[in-house]
Amino acid sequence: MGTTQLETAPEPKYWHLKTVLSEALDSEFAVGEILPNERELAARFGVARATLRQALEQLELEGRLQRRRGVGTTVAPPRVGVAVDPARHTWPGAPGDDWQPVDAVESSEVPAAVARLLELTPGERVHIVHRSRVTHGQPVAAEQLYVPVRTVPDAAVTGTDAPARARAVLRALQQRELEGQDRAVELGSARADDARELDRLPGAPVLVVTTRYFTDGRTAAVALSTYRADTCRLTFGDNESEAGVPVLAG
Amino acid sequence: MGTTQLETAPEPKYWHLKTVLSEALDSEFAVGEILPNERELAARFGVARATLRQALEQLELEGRLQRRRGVGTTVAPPRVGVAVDPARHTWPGAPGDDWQPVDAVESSEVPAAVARLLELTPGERVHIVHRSRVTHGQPVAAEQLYVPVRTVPDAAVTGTDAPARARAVLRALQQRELEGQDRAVELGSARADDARELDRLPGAPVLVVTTRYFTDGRTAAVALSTYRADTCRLTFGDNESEAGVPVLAG
DNA sequence: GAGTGGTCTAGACCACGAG
DNA sequence: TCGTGGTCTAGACCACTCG
Repeated sequence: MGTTQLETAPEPKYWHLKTVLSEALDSEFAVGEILPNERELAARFGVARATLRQALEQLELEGRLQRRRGVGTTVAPPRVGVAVDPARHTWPGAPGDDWQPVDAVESSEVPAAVARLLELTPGERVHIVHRSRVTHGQPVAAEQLYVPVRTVPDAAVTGTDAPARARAVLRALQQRELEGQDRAVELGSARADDARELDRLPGAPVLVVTTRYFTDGRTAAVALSTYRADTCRLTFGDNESEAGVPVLAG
Repeated sequence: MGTTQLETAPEPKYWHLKTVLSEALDSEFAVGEILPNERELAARFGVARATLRQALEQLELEGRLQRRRGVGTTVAPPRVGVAVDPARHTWPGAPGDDWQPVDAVESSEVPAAVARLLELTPGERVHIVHRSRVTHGQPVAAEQLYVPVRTVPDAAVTGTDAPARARAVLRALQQRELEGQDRAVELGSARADDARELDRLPGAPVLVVTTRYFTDGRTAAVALSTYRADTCRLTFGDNESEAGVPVLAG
């Protein structure tokens, strides 16, 4: 028996919903405006709340919406262009970069991937400098910078409070010659602590930028920078002046 | 009846599940190995299938798993490093780039964001060159390259079959002087056609790279390259030799 | 045809933010 | 306290792949 194909599209409901909502966002809503709540939207479109949420999740992933527990769903502003390549061949913490030193600790517990990049011997100690990046008043990224003690000795780290210690490590770095950098970008999900700092829930999608800094032919430091994927567009440019215009993805 | 609160953390179940699975993947599974199916995994962990799926989705987002309808869930290989900056200051299609020309059409229907970048007048026509990128036998990216007819006149496009037309546009581009490039990376979700080409479902997470090519002080072409976010790590480097070692995100 | 992941439903309760 | 989004359940059916 033919399944009475009432020429329904093989298109999933949530996909169609997403399209409809996306067009509504373009034409009927202003940035910052608050949408009806999920239960009402689901009723209005005649779908289960879970299905509606699947559409909202995609739109949030694309940076069109912003959802906050206890508050509601709002129309997101265009993504912010964030320069990841501000000035080539400078150490982190060089004058004029957009990062704020938060803390620095010494530890030998390092993610396996970082240990590999730094070619650490087991138990070798590193400074972990924690920095955060704020643009337009919003936190956009959190960073862990791993600097082996072999690169910057303990003695150089003399600060009393947390940010001072961080600045001390960065200052010590500046005095070495930087031979080059290396970057990679990949999709990840926010660790609990980064999520808190970025004002997101754990597991939120993030763009992870891995930067390697080279000195004396080997890796002197590695930075793991975690950017909010919903609000950020990472820019790499010859043309440092132009931030670029937002591009809608999806 | 109290659900026998066995001192459970305020941590969501799917989050805990993800951690447990992640560790199991590290220790008990080999790349390519197939996991038990979702219904069995859910039963084994004593959760609903939807909850289990939430954990699997995150692991897939992080590139740890690969799921295919009708087949199963397998352990994914480490992400492939894909050079996005292979040689600076070259036009697309320069000798040695990893893209394969697929087709070229002429059209005046262009995404609004692209029209803005190219400063197109309404109705202005462009060549849309479609290319695809394959690494290790797997499709990793699809690209639409938008070249205004003002940059490359129709007369230059003389091919008979589709790839030849694409190559003709690229060849015409090479003959202009390239003043600079500009790149941005953001998270998006795959359009239906790109998804098909990348062997993913529509809406799959992708990294969208927007490249602007400058000539005569203005934008001569714009490329929108869509990379599979689950399998790719985009690399930008001074050091073109080293592809970089995989970094686990999450 | 059997088995897989993908979609969808109709509920329930929880965690958080704001008044 | 109330309303929001976040989590979770226990089902059902569909679309796809493969033997």
